[in-house]
Amino acid sequence: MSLALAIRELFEPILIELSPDRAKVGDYLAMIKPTTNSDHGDYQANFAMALAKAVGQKPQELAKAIVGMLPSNELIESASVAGPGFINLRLNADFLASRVGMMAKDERLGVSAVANPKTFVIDLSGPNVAKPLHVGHLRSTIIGDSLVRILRFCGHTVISDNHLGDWGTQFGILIYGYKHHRNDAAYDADPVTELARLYIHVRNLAKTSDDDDETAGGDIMDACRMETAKLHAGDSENVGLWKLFMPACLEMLRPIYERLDVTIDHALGESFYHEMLPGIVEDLLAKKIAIESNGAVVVPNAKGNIPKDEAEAKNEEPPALIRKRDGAFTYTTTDLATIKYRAETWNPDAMLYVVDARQALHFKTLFANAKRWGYSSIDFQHIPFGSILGRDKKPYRTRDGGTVELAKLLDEAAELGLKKYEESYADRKSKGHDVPELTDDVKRSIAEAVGYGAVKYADLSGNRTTDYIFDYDKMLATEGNTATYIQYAYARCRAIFRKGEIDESSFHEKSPRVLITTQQERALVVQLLKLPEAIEAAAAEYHPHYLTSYLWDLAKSYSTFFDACPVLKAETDELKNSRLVLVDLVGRVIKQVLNLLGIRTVERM
RNA sequence: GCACCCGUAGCUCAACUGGAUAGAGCAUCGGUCUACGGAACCGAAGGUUAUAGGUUCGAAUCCUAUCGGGUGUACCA
Repeated sequence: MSLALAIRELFEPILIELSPDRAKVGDYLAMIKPTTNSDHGDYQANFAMALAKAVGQKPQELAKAIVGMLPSNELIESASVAGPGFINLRLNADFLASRVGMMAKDERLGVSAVANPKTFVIDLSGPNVAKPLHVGHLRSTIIGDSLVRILRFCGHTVISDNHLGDWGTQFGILIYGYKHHRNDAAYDADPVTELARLYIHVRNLAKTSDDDDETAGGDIMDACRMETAKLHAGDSENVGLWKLFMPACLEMLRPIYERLDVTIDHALGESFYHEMLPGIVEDLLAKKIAIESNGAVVVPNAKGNIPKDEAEAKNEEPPALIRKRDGAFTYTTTDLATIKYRAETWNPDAMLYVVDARQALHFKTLFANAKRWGYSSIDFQHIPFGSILGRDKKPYRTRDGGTVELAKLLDEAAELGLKKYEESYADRKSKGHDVPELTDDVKRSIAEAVGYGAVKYADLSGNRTTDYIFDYDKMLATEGNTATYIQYAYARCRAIFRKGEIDESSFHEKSPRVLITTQQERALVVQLLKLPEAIEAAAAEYHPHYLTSYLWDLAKSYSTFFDACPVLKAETDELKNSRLVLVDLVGRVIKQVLNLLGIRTVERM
């Protein structure tokens, strides 16, 4: 049980007694939260102002009366009224100590699983498989993976699905390239590299350096689209090539996911739904949800309108096109088929789409149409994030016109991680510390944990739904609010146990009593106890950055504690053991929460 | 044109969904000083939350208008 919940239980009977409207008690209780300013205590209750209005009293007097009504309890050391009627609560140190002791004994670190588990389907990553992954694919993959981990930890059933772009124009490009420009020797030697080369080569020939623009004109692009159309029509040569390319395309993706520690349950791409599309359109027509218009089949917009001409289309919310005039299907059709398949296969309570914010309108209409189609009980959520921009705030490009390849970014991150390690090693060695020589394997795993962690943390720590600036320095930062700082705090926890030659497992099951003797210990304990609230909030609002922010606060509290409170050289054995409990617990919390973010910890760095 | 998102310290971002003196990191300046790991700690400076009104006990947050930026607007996905 979280601290906030424990405090709310104290106030609930009082509010039920005082509030003229029983229904509002929940709202009032929700107004009990951690203080923003620690001078005001640990938690604050802000409901007195609102309640005073409802009962026609002066807020300050009411707040004082409520404080007077608090039953004697072991939680609250002092409750005082401040300002217009804030009730400031300072928690009892013995209570905090005993709570943190319970937390140390709990495998789940005091975080209880949800009472009513739900089933989620999470749509994430979704790259076009025919081309190398670039940094633009990072956010969906990383944020999505983190949400999968968080919701699972909370006890939900989560099915993750990688809706691969494996049936679009990009294959037309590959087929065109293969037919006209392939190097057989190169293909036989290494199909993955040759396909990547062909993709870029055709792109360059067509002079459409814009990686995400499949609509560009030009003869070559027209020819590519023709190949795509033949593929969709079942042309045996092109289908054969598609089947030939697919394994190589998937092979391009695999190492990236592996490096990122991302595992996705399913990879049901667009091609998987291809054969269902005619039936989807027929069904929507039969149910009179869709109608024919201008030779195409569309679902009218929310107002029931279909624009008559282009001028009107510019002013109206668009209808959803599900079959083009030429008979081809659109991504809306595929998305509807996907919803149907997922609903019938997994019967989920909610479907989350971790997709670029630019697709907000598409999802708005898609979800509305899915509900009209009969999936009204599913909680559809678009989890948007901004696109990547350069420092000039324009769509991100490198000098040669392409976007940065993800593999290169990860290489660089790991390289930097290694460099930082070598520096630290040399520095400590020169100062005469006893530093063990690590094997190259261990060094590499440290470098990767630090490097990839930095990249992931940079993406997870913001709440930006609008665009964000891609910046190598920021992505690879190792100071301040970064994964490195938190990993370092973890390594320092572990170092204490190593140095003291103490088996930390003895501090799990039967942990010694925690003593709170300094303000640094107290602050650290309060921060540790906020873990359940942080995880619950992150899960409820699909915001991994609540966890980075929690970890940052925790690591800061720990660093301050570390500096001020000797552990192995504590004044008494009792105090030493108490601090060891805290050090061990901080380490476990960091490890667990970083894991929910998909970031590794290392014993040394 | 219409719709959506956004505008917070020099820069990058928070602010627990309406709470107190708007917080962090980077950069800048100053201090700790040889260690249970300095990839650290402590501190200073930096703000009319784009602007103008409104709503109320209380607004970065809600409403209106204006200015500025971004994105999307049926036959690419």
